[in-house]
Parts: sequence; structure tokens; C-alpha cells
Amino acid sequence: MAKKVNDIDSIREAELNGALELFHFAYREFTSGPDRILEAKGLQRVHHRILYFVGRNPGIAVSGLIEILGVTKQALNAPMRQLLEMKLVDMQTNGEDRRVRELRLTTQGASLESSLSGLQRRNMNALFAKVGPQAEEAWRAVMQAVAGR
Amino acid sequence: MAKKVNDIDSIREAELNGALELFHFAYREFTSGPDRILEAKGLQRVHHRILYFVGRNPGIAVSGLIEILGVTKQALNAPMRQLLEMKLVDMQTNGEDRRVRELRLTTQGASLESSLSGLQRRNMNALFAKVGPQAEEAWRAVMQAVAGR
DNA sequence: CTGGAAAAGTCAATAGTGTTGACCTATTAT
DNA sequence: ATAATAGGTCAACACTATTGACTTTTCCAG
Repeated sequence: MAKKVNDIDSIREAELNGALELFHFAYREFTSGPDRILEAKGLQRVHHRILYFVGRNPGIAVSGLIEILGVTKQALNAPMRQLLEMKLVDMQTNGEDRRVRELRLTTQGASLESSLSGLQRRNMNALFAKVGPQAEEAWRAVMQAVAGR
Repeated sequence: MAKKVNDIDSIREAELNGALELFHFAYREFTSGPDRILEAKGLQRVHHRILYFVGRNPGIAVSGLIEILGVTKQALNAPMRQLLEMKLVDMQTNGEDRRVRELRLTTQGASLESSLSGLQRRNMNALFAKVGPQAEEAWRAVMQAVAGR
């Protein structure tokens, strides 16, 4: 029998299993740093995600944030209330359409966000420096392909 | 002021933010395929992780599995019971030390595992083929560095 | 042979994250 | 006026995981 082009032999299968495991363990490690900082503040990973996307998209509407996060408004409700109460996120009524609420990080919120994501950025920056710019570019290409956007 | 070697300017910061988002969205996409298959069988992501690691480590003890998964035995208990009841995993007392239970996939379990991880392997194999072997190697190097093992 | 440690199993309480469904107000657009 | 949109909230439920407490079985060292 001729070997098919898309055939995955047992050697290749083992290599691919290695890739699956890398995804699993790398992601776990990637999120562990911020998790520890958050814990000390009585916050969780959701809060980091909210802070991150509000920080990158100042003035974003609640509905926009829900879309990016891929969750329901009910799931966003509780953690968002905490962030508002802790004055880490600011909510203001939009001038043009008073139904819409614009979200922004407060100075404190930006500071916390920076300490959370900054840790991840420094980690990634350091290891990108080790592997070199070509490897960084290749990594991005693969991740982009996986994310499929 | 001279620019520090490890200084992250705003351009670099934006690039690194892109990397953080790639991690987030790629991981989400990566897990979504198996999640859909599992849902149809009334199983969840935990079950996939168990099936995967038992499949890669036939004869592994319960304590070994707990260690790899990084969870407590209580967290493992319920999903494992389901898998045993559904005859997807087989549990046998070790001959040398009768305290230890050895875990193995049944034929059915191996088949389900293969349809779950197989989907991920085929996806990864296809996109590795697109980006080429050098990019694949670079991706592995970065993920290895992130996982830090 | 006895007592401690190891492997496994189970129950209960709690927490975090998320869902669907149902309802509500305020505001905008037709 | 009415329907649609944006947002908020409550309740019920599900999944994943934790800590703590306790049990059984088995092994090993003194």
C-alpha cells in the first residue's frame, strides 16, 4: 500500500501528542503568574480578562466587551460590579446614545492591569529574546493559524 | 537618557499584547473541537484530559495520574467513576503492590480518545504543514520555554 | 507481629465560572 | 405609540476544583 499524503504515522503521532501537551502545560504556566497576584487582591482570572480588554479598548461598551470575552451578560455582571465597586473600572453613559455605557480603566485599574499583564509581557519578551525574532514570528504564525481569525 | 536593554517601549508592548491575545484565543479555539464531541457523549473536558494521559501512560497509577493532571484525588474521583462505569477506562490491581490500581484505556476508551485528540492532531498537523517544519520547530521551542520544564 | 505510612475511595462544604430563562428599566428609532 | 436595543438583575443549574475529615486495604520497618 502506498503511503497517503495526509497519513499520520506513529512517529508523527507522537510528535503531535507532544504539541498537544505543550499547549496544555504552556497555557497552564502562562496563566499561573497573574493568578497568584490576583489571589492576593481577592480577584480571579475573569477580572484580569475584563481589565485587559477594557484596557486595550478604552470606551468599549458593555455589549462589545461581552462579545470579545465570548460570555453572557450574566456571567460578566458579578465580576464587573466588583471592579466598579473597587474603582478599578469606570463606567460612563455615552453622550450620543444614552443606553450605552462606556468602560474605561481608572488609574488604579490601569496600574493593576499593568502589573498582571506586565508580568506576562516581560516573561514573553524575555523568552522571545532567547529564541530570536525569527522564532517569535514563526510562533505567532502558528498561533494565528490555530486561533483562525 | 540611554534606552535600557530590557526596556519595553510602546511599540514592543503592543506586539507583546498581541502575543498575550494569541495565547488566549488560540487556546480557546484549540479546545473547542473536542469539547463539541464530548458534549454529544455527555462528557466534559476533564474526561478528555484523563483519557489522554491514561492513553499516553498505560498502566499508570491513580496517584501518578493525579500528579500529571495537577488536581486532587477528590477532583479526579467523580469523572473517573463515570469513565469506569462507561467502560472507557479499565482499572486493575497491581500484582506487586496490591494498594496500587493500574489504569488503562479499554478499546472503546482508546477509540473515543483517538477521535478527540485525533481531531487536534489533524488540525495541528495540517497547520504545521502550512507553516513548514522550521516554524513548527520554533513554535515548539517557544512553547517549551513558556511551559518551563 | 504491630504500628505507621502509603494508595485509594468517599462525603461534605465551599468557591469560581459559566450557562439558560425570565423579567425589568431606560433609551432610541420607526 | 410601539418595537428594538442596551443594560441590569434574579433564580436555577452545571461543571471544575478546592480543603478537610474519615475509611479501608496493603505494605514495610522495627
